[in-house]
Amino acid sequence: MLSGPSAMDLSFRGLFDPSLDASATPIIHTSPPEQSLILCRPPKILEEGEMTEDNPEVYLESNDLWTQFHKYGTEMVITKSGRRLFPPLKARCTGMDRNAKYIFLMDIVTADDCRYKFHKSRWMVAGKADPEMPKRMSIHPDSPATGEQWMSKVVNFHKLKLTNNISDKHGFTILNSMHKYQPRFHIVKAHDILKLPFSTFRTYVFCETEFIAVTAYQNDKITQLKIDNNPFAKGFRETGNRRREKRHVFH
Amino acid sequence: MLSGPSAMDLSFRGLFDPSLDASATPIIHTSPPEQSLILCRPPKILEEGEMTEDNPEVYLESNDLWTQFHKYGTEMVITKSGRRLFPPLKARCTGMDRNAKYIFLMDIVTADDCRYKFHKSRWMVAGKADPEMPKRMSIHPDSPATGEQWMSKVVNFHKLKLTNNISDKHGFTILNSMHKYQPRFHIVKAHDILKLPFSTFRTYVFCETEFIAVTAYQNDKITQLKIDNNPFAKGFRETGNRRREKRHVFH
DNA sequence: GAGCTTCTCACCTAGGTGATAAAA
DNA sequence: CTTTTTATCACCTAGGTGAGAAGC
Repeated sequence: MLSGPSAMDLSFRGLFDPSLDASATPIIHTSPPEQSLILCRPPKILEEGEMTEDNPEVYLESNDLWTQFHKYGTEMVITKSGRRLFPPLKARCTGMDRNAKYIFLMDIVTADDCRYKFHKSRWMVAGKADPEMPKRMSIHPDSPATGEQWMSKVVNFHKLKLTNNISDKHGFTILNSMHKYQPRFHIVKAHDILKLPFSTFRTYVFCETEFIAVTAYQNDKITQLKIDNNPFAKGFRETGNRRREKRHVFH
Repeated sequence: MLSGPSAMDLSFRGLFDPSLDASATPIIHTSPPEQSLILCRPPKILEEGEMTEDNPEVYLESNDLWTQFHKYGTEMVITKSGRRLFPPLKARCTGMDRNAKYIFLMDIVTADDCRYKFHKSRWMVAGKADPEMPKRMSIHPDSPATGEQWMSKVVNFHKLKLTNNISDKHGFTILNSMHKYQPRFHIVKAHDILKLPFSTFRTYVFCETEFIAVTAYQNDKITQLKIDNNPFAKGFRETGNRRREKRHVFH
């Protein structure tokens, strides 16, 4: 039967941590997954009846856009107040047991142990990586849900935000500027979030989502791709109505 | 132990109904609560150490504003696309067992069996009530959570929307225009949403939140209170910058 | 007419963009 | 000096308001 809650349960779940903003993605702190299945390939079109049960596969949504960024070296801005990723991290699933329950998670881990600098229009290694903050695991808020439910929609982690503020209390993912990172998806077959630490993770990695964290964009090609594709940056497009009148000079 | 999901479980929970908009408040359909505790009184200030365990009390947040509206006869606009309530339905809790888990719910039920009309600046009975759609029960999305977690914050149902569209697929609450309704809060001590239909409800009713559903405001006093207090209506305040230039005439 | 509903509008709130200047 | 970070801005997206015209 379900046992009563304990301090351990709650700190693990992180779902109701009162120090966190209610609108933030629920978070947990986990040990590394016990078992990993690494995938990095283009989506496969499924034939009718090809669906196999309990062999979950994950496809990166809009991977063509991710690939355009990856070609130049994707950069993600991190700010004190938190910044979303662009392109957004979205996944589609197949191969789940339609009736079983799964928990969908993601995290962002260091891609290597280097510090980088952008020099002469190129990213170059600039020494050993700085110490990292403990990484957070983000549970998709719809978790747990059945395979049927996960497979019927695009799984979107748009609420996840990046920050360089090591004292962040919003539950954002804390990264080091000028360091390279790799987002990952995880699927756990589990009825209950409390059972997560004792469950087997399947991990899905898409190389084209690798990025370098920056406090200001370094590569103009990346800036232009962001402006051209992010709806919130429409004001900076050539076709936009942006008035380029003289700017107010700060004190 | 936790049993596998069934069609019955899922239709009851409604949490992952794919026909519903993902951003809408999760809904369930329930039978009437087995047991009700009716409360309607001003908030009480708790002394240190006065907290008793597992005797949950609920207080209406900003009940002074609700009372201002109630004095004139609160009206809530209902539209096809869905309209929020104003003032917002917010609650504070005390007296919960800090370590036990609770589910927080609300619904809106008919206040009487009358149809109303606004005639000569007064609400008057205008016959028997029309047939009602089955009422939805809204689970607060943080459910289930511990007493500690519920008591540490204001519980807000701002995502709930009202509609007169009987074919609504967003999970909004469907009401009849010109009929009187009463919102209610419910607290259930339960670890698991699946156990809800077999659990005992405590129900909390605040008379000052009673309202008549309308498609357009009838009482100018209510309109003015909405304009003066709802931030989204700031454009209609006298102090606002609203240009009252000539209006476009629709074809 | 009179009563009620629907649609579009200007005007807001709320918050996600890169540019830019200034600070570190 | 160079490099990186921070704060503020105009400009967007997204969506919640009542007003008012039009529809029923």
